[in-house]
Amino acid sequence: MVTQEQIARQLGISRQLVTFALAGYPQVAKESRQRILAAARELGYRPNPHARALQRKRTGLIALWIPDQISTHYSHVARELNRLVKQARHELIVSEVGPTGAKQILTHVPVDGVITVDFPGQMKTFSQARATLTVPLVSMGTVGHGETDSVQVDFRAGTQMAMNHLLDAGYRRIAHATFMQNDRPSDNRRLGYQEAMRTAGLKPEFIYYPLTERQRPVTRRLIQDYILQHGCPDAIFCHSDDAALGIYRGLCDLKLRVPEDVALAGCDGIEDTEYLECPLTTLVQPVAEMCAAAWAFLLKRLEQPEIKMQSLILEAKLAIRESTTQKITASKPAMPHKNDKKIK
Amino acid sequence: MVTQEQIARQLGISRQLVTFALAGYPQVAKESRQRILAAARELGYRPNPHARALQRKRTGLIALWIPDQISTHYSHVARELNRLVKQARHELIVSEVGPTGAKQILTHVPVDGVITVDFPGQMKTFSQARATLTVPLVSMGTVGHGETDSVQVDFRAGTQMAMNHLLDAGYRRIAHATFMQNDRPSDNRRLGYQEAMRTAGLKPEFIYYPLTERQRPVTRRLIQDYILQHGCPDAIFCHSDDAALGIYRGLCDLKLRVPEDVALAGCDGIEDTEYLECPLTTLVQPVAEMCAAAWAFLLKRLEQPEIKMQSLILEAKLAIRESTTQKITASKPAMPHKNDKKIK
DNA sequence: TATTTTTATTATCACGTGATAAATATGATT
DNA sequence: AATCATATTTATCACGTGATAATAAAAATA
Repeated sequence: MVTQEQIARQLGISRQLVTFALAGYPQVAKESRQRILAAARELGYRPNPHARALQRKRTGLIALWIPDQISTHYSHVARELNRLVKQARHELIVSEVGPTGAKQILTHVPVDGVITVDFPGQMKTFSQARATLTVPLVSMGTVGHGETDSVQVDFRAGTQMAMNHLLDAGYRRIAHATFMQNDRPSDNRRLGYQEAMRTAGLKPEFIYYPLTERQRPVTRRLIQDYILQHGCPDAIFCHSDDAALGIYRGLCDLKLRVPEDVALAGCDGIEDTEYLECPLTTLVQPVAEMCAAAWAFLLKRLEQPEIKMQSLILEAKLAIRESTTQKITASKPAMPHKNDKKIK
Repeated sequence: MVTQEQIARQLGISRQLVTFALAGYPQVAKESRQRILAAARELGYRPNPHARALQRKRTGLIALWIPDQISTHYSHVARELNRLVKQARHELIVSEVGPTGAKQILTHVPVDGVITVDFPGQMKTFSQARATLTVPLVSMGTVGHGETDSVQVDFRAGTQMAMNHLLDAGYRRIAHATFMQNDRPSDNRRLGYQEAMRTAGLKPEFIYYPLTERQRPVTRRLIQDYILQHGCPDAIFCHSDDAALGIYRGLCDLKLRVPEDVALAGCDGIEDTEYLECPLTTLVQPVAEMCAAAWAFLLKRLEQPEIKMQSLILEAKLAIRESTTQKITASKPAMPHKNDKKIK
């Protein structure tokens, strides 16, 4: 590893002059500058980023905290953010956070800032986590945290939209699959659902499943038990696409068909649910916009730590697919329709 | 940011004693050690990795190079490795590498070592990339690179296994969906396939698709064109599960059913293909073992740079699912079987 | 020529940690 | 008590860079 010191020694000048020349300070004599730059190129000088970081008090590292739930959606977020961060010559370090706080060792390197996605658990957990930080934090996901910069997807309104769609389509016994534990990111979906059902004069019906790392296998088994006990709803609106996928497969196990026997809708907008025989309706999170906004907020805050709170609320988009469009009501016998089996 | 200096000042002792206590040197008095550790925890001390790196000439950062193909499989690998690396108190930085070399800016922070997965493109590209490195590199995936430590999944043998399974099941017109461009990771699958077909006295048939970021939409469209032009094979063995998923959906678009009309098998063993109405047979990569071995190799090499080359070859496992088990031959009319629709 | 101004270069300190050597305190031995 | 051995703590240097202050050299002015 070539250092400035070595360049200086070779040219018989002071190390500091080399520093100035390389940093482009104007007071360096033209001739000296040229000799120094030439020598630097020839020796293959590369600045040592650690020495630089030590001096500049910036590490160039950004932490991303994602829930410890395995989901394509979080992979997508991580990927998108990684891309953005790299473009700005920073590096992303991903950590998983469980509902009770840090599950994995969060990170033992100091980062310049933190971005969280769907911070799990209760508000208290979030505040605690936040309190340990000395660097700015931007929260993003389906839930806002009043105190910090945040990018939020309005899943309350989104859920209303989804529910209206289901109600319009004629479904009446609509169940909501959601976490058993009280978890902030799931709250607004739950509330939106309850509200919609009440307004429609219908009784809310919950399919609870444990907040676990892998939603698919759990919901797959669970939905079978549920249906054996309670019978089959007309439609199921799920907390996530992952849950919907598990339920989809669980229904297959029971020889129930989507949407002929049950309609099914999820949340997030992951690619996986588009590649089923029956593509699933889903409430899409605008991942690219979210990430871009969150990163922009963080960069801004790093430059000007004292500016006032930044926040942005994005709309969720409802992608209507076959899983909720081929049946009118469940109380009436399933009515074959000319569009049956029409693709997309 | 809390430094050792601050801890020392608070306790009225020298900074160096703090260093010793935190580093676990034995000569520190028991009582001092306890007070120091307590103070460190209370103040939330975190070592500054840059200062440390400057001194130790180690950064604690590890780079993971993954192909720029969006796949659950690579997410899985990244996740698994991230977990391992974190446990060893290191941090993982993920970069994408395209077939022609670094696509994203690889990384501008110096890392202690590099792990690659399915390094794309040709051998030359790999050698070039390797030549620019001054730190150890461990390659993992379906292809070995003679010069370096490597963990390899034997997909040549695996493909043989898969092909034997298909041939035993009675399929004859078996096509292989693979990249158009010559790409080392796809080579052994291709070769294994060709070999198997030749030995069986059958004519190889390739469905080529471009080496692209997102395999699913591409293969989905492509398989439709292909079948319209060439008719439908008995079975399709795909380069990846992602390709298989796209093809699965493309077949749905054409109202062709798996496995009644076509059998379908992929590679990798991602979760997504298990949640279809017809779960897909797949050649599973033992991701956890691979990552563990690769990480162990890298750690070893970091400790002892001069040891001889480490390498490990793992077997792929064939997970046989419904997509290749419900039909005997394609030339004979589809024969209903008592196991039809039996799950898993 | 002596003095001031401008230009160019060097010295010093700081960032936070780790390795090593030196110093002090404590206890044991004679 | 004096000497030695051991346990514990502190001092100093190094890592490579950047900011600032201080000097030296050159040019301009009186």
